[in-house]
Amino acid sequence: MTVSRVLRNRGDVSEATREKVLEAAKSLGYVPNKIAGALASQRVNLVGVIIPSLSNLVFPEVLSGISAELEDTGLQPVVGVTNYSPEKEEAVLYEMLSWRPSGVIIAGLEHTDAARAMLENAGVPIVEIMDVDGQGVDSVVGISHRRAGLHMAEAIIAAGYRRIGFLGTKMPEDHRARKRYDGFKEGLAGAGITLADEEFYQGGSALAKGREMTETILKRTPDLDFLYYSNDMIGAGGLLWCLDNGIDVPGRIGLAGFNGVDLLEGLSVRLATMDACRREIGRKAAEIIAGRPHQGLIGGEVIELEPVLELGDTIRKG
Amino acid sequence: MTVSRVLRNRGDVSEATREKVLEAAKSLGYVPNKIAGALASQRVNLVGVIIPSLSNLVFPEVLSGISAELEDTGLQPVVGVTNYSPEKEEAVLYEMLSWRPSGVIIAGLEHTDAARAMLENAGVPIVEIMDVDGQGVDSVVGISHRRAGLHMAEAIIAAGYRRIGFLGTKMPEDHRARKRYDGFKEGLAGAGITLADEEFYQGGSALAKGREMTETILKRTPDLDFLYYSNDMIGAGGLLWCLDNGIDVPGRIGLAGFNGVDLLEGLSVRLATMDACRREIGRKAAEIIAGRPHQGLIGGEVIELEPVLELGDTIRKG
DNA sequence: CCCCTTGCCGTTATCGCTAACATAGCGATT
DNA sequence: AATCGCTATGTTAGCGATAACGGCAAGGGG
Repeated sequence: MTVSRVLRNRGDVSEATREKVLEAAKSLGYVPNKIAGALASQRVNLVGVIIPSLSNLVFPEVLSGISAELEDTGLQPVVGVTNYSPEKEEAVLYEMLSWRPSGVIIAGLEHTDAARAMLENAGVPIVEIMDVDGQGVDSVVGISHRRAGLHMAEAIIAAGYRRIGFLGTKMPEDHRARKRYDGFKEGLAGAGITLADEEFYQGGSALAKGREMTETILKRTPDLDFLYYSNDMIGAGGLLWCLDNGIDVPGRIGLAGFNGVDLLEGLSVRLATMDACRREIGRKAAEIIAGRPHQGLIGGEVIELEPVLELGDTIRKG
Repeated sequence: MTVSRVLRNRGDVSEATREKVLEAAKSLGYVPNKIAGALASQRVNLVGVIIPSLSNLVFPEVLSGISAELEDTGLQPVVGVTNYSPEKEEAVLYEMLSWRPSGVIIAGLEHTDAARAMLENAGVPIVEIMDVDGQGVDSVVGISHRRAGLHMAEAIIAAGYRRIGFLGTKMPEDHRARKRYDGFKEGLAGAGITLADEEFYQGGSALAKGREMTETILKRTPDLDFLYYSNDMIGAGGLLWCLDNGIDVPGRIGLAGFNGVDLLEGLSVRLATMDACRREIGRKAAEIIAGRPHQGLIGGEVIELEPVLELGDTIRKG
């Protein structure tokens, strides 16, 4: 028992015995067994993190924010990847909850009924991230993708573009991309405009796909004067294609992406984009999980971050 | 007890009771407690993954490979980030081992003495990844960074370049970058050549840094005819800078990076690089951990992957 | 008809730790 | 001197599962 107290820095132990214990532990190469500890104390220093993918740049960034924030709280992230499958999400969540983690951070607001029920009954803080367009189970940290799309549409129209094309991913399960798409069309509709053309892709290297799609859509609808890409990587691909083909950007045609990937800082022409606050989302989510026990166990806060429009060099200035 | 058998699909249970149990579990919203299970069975379905960073593109890719391979083995990765600090690594490792995971995947072969001792005594499969230049504790999966640098040097020399500059990161703790650097110089030395100039950076957006550094080094040493970058992102930055400034690549100057980041596929000019087999490394490492219990518990295999030189468009062809 | 196997399910004793409570020692207070 | 209040340490009883074994019925071979 005294050993337990020393190793957890809990309760009173005299300096003398503390040192003796530490020395003995070191010389024996003793590593405590958290499993037993967790079982006895009903406390687990793990945080479940459930994301759709690790290949899409965005999620490692969120994870990085989470990991940074958790760094010296004694909490550790356990990662589960769903591949955008609701069923996989449900399975992963079940698996995670069976570890009784200190909290769960999960991407998105859309879950199967079973998953939602599990989240509701988990009895630990839940933070749904990335998206605030919808009803959360507990806390929510994210941006409004609908409004992000809407604002982009407004900015594009304000800059005088009228024949607008959309290029995106073919992913029915990527609700956030869909919401941006919807918001974007809604923004156009507000000015009495409809999408002139659209093009979708799946798989492959985004930069290369961006090139291809841009070529395709411009061949099909040559009079387009703006292209809105559902993410920065395909946007950058499109931008490079335009530059290579001597197309005047943003004069002849304007371009915009989404995410604010800083990887791209350093292109000769800066792509217009909207920062999705990815690291910040991770940090805040982790902060809620880490902070909850200290503050009252209220919960249910909704933190909406504001994505900032960065005009870059690919939208005409008023 | 019967419940336990049903939920783990172990031992004989009649179909009738099985169904009754499952139904009851569902209606009660019962989620088994893995902590208790793990304590009793001495089996934990977690795999510790210790990496230096999540911001450096490379590690999420490795993690992605691990996660994919683990997908239906019932194992889950627990991620620890060290920020390239050996002390942090030691602390994270201690933390992980106290969960008695089924295995540990850890980046690099260089550890503190204490960390090495823990790895040796962990009693579970350990896989050190990314690097094979050195002595591993148990299994090792990676590439030889020394030879990667060396081969690149040979290819560059074979292509006829002679005034060669190196651009890299200022990270004493990034042993793999250092090994490439050493191997590269060794390769040059084999042809009686020494580095004409070098430039290091830290922090910031790699693409932008690549531009800056390229400008700096070429201003300082204008007669350089080749630039070897320690990673693809700064390489791409350099490439873009050269293109923007009308420098003939690969005629006037040749360029090469390292990693084979497929993000960059889609640049109008393909940067010469060497694929570091990142996903593959993750997969193989996870495979070893997942497979070990089934095969004999031998261990100690060393899997050296061969990075493939991709000449791209930035090295003159013989 | 007996014994042994097989299928199914229950009992008991851990697993290694911590919560909660008990105890001992000692100076200060009344 | 008895009481109190600390601090420092020890005791006991779980935490919720599983391993290992035990028991009982049904079936099958001799």
